[in-house]
Amino acid sequence: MSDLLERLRARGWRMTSQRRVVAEVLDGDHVHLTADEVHARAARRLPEISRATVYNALGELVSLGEVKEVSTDGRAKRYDPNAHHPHQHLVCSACGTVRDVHPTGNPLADLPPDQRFGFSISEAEVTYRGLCPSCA
Amino acid sequence: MSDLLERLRARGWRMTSQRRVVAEVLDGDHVHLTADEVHARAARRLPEISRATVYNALGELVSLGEVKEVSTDGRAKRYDPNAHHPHQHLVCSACGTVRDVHPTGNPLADLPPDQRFGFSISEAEVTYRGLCPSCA
DNA sequence: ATCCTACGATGGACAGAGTCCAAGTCAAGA
DNA sequence: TCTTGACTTGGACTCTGTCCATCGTAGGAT
Repeated sequence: MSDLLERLRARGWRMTSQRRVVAEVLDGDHVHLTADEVHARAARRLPEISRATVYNALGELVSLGEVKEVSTDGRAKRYDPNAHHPHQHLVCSACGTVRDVHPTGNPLADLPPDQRFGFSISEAEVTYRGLCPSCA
Repeated sequence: MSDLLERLRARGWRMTSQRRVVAEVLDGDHVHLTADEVHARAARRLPEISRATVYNALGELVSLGEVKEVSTDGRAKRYDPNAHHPHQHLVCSACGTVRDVHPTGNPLADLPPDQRFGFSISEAEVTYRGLCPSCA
């Protein structure tokens, strides 16, 4: 699944060294980094990359639908590159670790029309919370 | 359902004028205010109430289980006093409005054991997103 | 009814996450 | 190679929330 760079190039995303490292840092499954973590990892390879650039790149990847923003707690948003494979999240209430999970069932189907209040609903996000083995 | 004050008093919550207005502002169903909104409304009745006090009171109401914290977007947390009636949320992606909804089905039951990764899961939170009638 | 004191309120400083902007730099097409 | 519009930079700024020393007061004791 490491063709994120390919896809971006194919879609005409102007490639700069900064954007490349951000995309490389995010590439892969089960990655749930905060913007600051992305910045830290990118800076290991490109020491002068600025926070603003990381935020810009992340924002664009989200707009392009290549990365999903997940706000699991009230803290920093996390960026999930696994956007093409629908899944939900399991979050440790203590340490904040995030795991991708695949529940059975379709939560969207569980919301009857009379509970939609005229909204045009586009997605259902499920967050499971609990303690991970190390925090329990 | 406006016995929040009663319950708090019964539980020995020290009652001050500040705490009273915060509780009164939050009382009721279908209330999803941010801390700043709570502060603004409280200040209409008690002009000199400080932000810190509002945050303190909200934090305690959450600890007491009388109010639930909801982070629907990456922005400010919202406080939901409807904590005794399990429900999920429907959020407008444009204006941020929140509605309580009651889906059928039980998302907790939808997560098979092999998808729990040793976590002791305590809750499942479902957030439906879409455009509300006014924003569509 | 008054006094005491521990608990609560205050506001200002601080911190974390994220946005904005003017000026400088560079990818990529001509 | 040149040109230019798009990208990057860093610092200032905003928003949300926390912390802390000091002051005030709810509510039990007298």
